[in-house]
Amino acid sequence: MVSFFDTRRREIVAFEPLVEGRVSMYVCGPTVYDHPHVGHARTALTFDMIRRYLQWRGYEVTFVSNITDIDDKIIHRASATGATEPELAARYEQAYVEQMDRFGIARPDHRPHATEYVEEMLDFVGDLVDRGAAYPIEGKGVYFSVDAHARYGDLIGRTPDELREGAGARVEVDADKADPLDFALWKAAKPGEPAWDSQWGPGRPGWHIECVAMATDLLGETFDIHGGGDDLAFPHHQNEVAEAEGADLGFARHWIHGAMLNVNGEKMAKSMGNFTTLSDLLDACEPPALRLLMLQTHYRTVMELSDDALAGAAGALERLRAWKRRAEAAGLDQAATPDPGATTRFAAAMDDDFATPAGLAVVFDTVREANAALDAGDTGRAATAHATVCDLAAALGLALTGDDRDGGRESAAAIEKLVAERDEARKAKDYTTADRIRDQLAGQGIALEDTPGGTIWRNI
RNA sequence: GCGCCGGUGCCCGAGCGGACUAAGGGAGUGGCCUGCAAAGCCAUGAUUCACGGGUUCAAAUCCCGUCCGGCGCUCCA
Repeated sequence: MVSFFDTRRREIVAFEPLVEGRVSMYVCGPTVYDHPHVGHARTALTFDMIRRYLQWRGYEVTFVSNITDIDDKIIHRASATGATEPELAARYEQAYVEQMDRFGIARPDHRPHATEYVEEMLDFVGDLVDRGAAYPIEGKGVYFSVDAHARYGDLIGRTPDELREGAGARVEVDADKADPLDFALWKAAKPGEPAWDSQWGPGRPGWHIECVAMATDLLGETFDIHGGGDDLAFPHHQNEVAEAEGADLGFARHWIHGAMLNVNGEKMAKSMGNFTTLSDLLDACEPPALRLLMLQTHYRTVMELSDDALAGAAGALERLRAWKRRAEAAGLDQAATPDPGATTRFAAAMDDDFATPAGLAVVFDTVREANAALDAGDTGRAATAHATVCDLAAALGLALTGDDRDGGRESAAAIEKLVAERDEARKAKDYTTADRIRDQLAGQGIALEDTPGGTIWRNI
């Protein structure tokens, strides 16, 4: 049975979906005010991995991930660059979608935009006001009253009093609020800002209400899993809980948070000069290598991104691909079925809080067994191992087909011709010619591997 | 300042009281295979898990303290 760490319960829980065989998930997407960075990729990967695993496990998954396309940051950025807010948001949303596609993140079943849900949000705010869980402040907007939510803070294991002590430690508290913990549901617009009409005057929705409106609209008042980056647990997710429960919605049954990522030992931030856009990183490495690197770290552990780590993952990916090439050259039985023992070990690892490092270990153990089997001429065992590797790699979303970079080198036909010439030379024991051809290809970034099934070439 | 989470071999990174003789990957070294390579296989690699105490028959795993890093209390994936 699938089990995972539920942030709110603060323990590993056995997962039973609301509806047998089906899972509903909502994952907070980005606020589109800048290019997506590597951190976005890690969080997206975490939930992509969970989604794919649940599917592999036989669940039908409905996956929703939003785009926050109206927010203070977008407003500030737009005014700084001269673009309108919708233009800016559209531009960066496109960048986000492109890079996630490139990274191999499956698209969500629904990708709602906050600006499409303003009506629903206003209804929601009105409902909270009617229930006495929220109050307007003239000229500022509408605020949620944390008093109405006794469990406030439970998502990060703190009490309201503890949180009040900390409030104001780093930012000045608005004196108009009834409680320093109260937060905006609706923000009154300042002159020149984008605004929607409401009974409290022109304004825009608060961040937290957006996700509540979109999630419950698409998944229902109660759904299985709400995910997001660890940094969103407080205040964003906590405030979502307060709002939803303030309106008597069941809301998320489970909360999952993905850990952050450091670059070369430091938090990634523009101020530290180590801000790495996903686009730049994906230019510099192969997407599956980055995926493999991330899967080698448990999703709840802060991970390290460094050139060394990336190079290591590239090597690991190459090991997997080398097996795939070898298996194809050997013409192994494509109809073989995966080894139940390995599959069971993989599932046991993944069922335990999505332990991808342990799951990957099963994959690599299987590759070793596959190679050994082929070395020993046991094609039956090799075919079974191969089917296992393919099945598990697919479950993890790892693409093992060779990279198809094509830039500036000879066409495949020309390469094959040279390889054939070299094979002739080798047959004639003319190793000088054979080695000359191999060196020539190496100069073009082509490496050769001689196998019993023939010579294989690949990009290096 | 307050709270939470970490510090494991050359690097990344699992493990979180007893089959740890510390998974897996990368890099290194030796061997086998190969015309030579590449790929692969085998072997090798931390007597030790930041440091100092403590609990226990037993600790990388639990407790206390110190140092270091991250996150949250502010917008953040």
